[in-house]
Amino acid sequence: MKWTENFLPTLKEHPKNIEIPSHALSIRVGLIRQSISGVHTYLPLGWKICLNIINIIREEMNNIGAQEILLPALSTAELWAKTGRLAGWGAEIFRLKDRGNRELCLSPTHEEPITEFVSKEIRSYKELPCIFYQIQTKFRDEPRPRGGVLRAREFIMKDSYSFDIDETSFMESYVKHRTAYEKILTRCGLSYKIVDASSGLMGSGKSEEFMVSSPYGEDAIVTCKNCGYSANKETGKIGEITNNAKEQSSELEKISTPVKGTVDEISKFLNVPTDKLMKSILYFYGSEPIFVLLRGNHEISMDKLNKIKIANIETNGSFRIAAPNEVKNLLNADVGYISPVNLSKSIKVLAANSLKNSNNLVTGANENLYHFTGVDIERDIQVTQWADIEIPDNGDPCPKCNKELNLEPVIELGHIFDLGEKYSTPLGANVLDQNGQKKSIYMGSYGIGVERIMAAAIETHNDSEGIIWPMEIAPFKVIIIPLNISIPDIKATAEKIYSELSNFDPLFDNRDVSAGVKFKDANLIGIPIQIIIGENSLKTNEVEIKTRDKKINTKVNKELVLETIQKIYKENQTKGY
RNA sequence: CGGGGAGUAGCGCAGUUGGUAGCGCACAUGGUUUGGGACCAUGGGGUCGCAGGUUCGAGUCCUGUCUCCCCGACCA
Repeated sequence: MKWTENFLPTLKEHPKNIEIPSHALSIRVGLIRQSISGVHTYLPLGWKICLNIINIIREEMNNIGAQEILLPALSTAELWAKTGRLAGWGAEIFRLKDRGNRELCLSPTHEEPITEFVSKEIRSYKELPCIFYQIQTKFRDEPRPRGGVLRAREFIMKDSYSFDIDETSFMESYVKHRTAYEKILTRCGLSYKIVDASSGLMGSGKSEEFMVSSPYGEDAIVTCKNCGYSANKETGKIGEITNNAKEQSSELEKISTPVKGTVDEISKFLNVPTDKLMKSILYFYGSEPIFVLLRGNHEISMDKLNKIKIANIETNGSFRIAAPNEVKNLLNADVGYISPVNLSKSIKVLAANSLKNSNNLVTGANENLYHFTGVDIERDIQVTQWADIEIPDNGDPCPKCNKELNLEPVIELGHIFDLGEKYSTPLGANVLDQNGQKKSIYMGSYGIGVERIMAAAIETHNDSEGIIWPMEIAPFKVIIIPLNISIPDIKATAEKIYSELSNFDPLFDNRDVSAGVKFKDANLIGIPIQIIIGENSLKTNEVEIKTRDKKINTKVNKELVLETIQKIYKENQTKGY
């Protein structure tokens, strides 16, 4: 491709209001332009990269015997109501009405449409197992889109769905996907971690996420350097904390705390570490109030909390945090000054395991601007139930080896789910088994984000000058840079090399601009191999070959360019498997 | 949804007490250049986000509204 015949708008300046490096580079290089918040146009170069990623995904999906289809983006709201996810997605699902006033929505994912399709088409166990996949635009009305394509409202996802007769067979489909995803990310030049995750709204059972480490990630994982334990922060466990009661218990004492009742303020005011504070959060479990107790440095995992069943309370509802006025009405104190200590009312208490045996804690005194010190949880609080409900903090003990855990921000690129019969049962996706018995299909679903792979690749492969593309997803493999196109010898040599290299999809920078512009742009765009043709080296019939990662910088005879490039290309192809 | 910030040329920005809307880059033409974002000359390009209001006069003051960015969001 010749530069002058293509739309490659590079920007010299850092775009306004953009903070995340991959986002800024995507704009400067001319990959994307924002249309509205969380919605983007892909320019030729950006789309070329997406297509490279899509091709890798398609190859690996086809390799595991998955069949590509295309489901509609539009579906009826009624379909989503059948599985309860219309309410589950809430405001995040885009909804609209057709001219007949029928309620429609834009699919945020496709478990419902695919299950409905399969329920109509598949009848016998003999047609199983099967895997369908599609590469399609998803719509999610995110509350806060962020970082360009990192968290968008309209984005491209490869989603696949497996259909098996039972769990044993499902596990084979699951492992196939897991392996395919490893190959995909490796070929895209990414180093990733696979962590246990929360299936949230999607699944019913186990799920795993494919994460790439990045300070700009939306998500976070806990990892143990010692034994390799890793999990999403929402599901990550904490080992037993054994030194909670290392001090002598002091007397319970009510003290004045004339500051805001937040953990940070109280910790600063009393000069006690946050892990000696006890957060008391009032929730409603169904209609019954429950105190939830955490160490001050911990945050609650709603994911864990919603899996807790409180003994002797019947409810089909879940946990809901009490509104500030509900707290005030019930306890006569504001949020920040409440606790189950010395409470006249009888309210059940759910306490985090990490508080076991703790003493000399600080917590609210159920009176505004007062706290208790010297709280001994075993002595002063009647705990109804102990549970694992918190997000681990940096330095907490690993659940496997008791060494320190690390909390690390990551970009989520893929997520694979064990769905069980969550969708097949309500939507009637059944087959007859060998005995002629009707059986719900055992399903799995598997998603991987195309643009997020692009963003993560930029995020992990860039320097101060621009992007350094991994070979397989690079928009061009080679860029040919004639320094002064008006010198006939340079021009002729460049054109000859351009035609020799046609198999490498080279970009020919045939602009009549100064050398500096070409160097800057080549480094910004990040094409892996640069061929520089200038007067100096041509005197000895040579051209320069550099790689963008700076590992190679050499001169070769102009007749040997093709074989040199072939060699470099081969060595830089991903050696993932 | 709560808090903070911003909308002026394609991009990045300036615009004082209210008084003819500017700079750099980019773009067009001509010329000189050509190994790390060249130079000279000339030129085109704006309902100052939108709608009201105050005023002889509004980019500037007031009101409303839209959009975008950042932080936070059942975490006491």
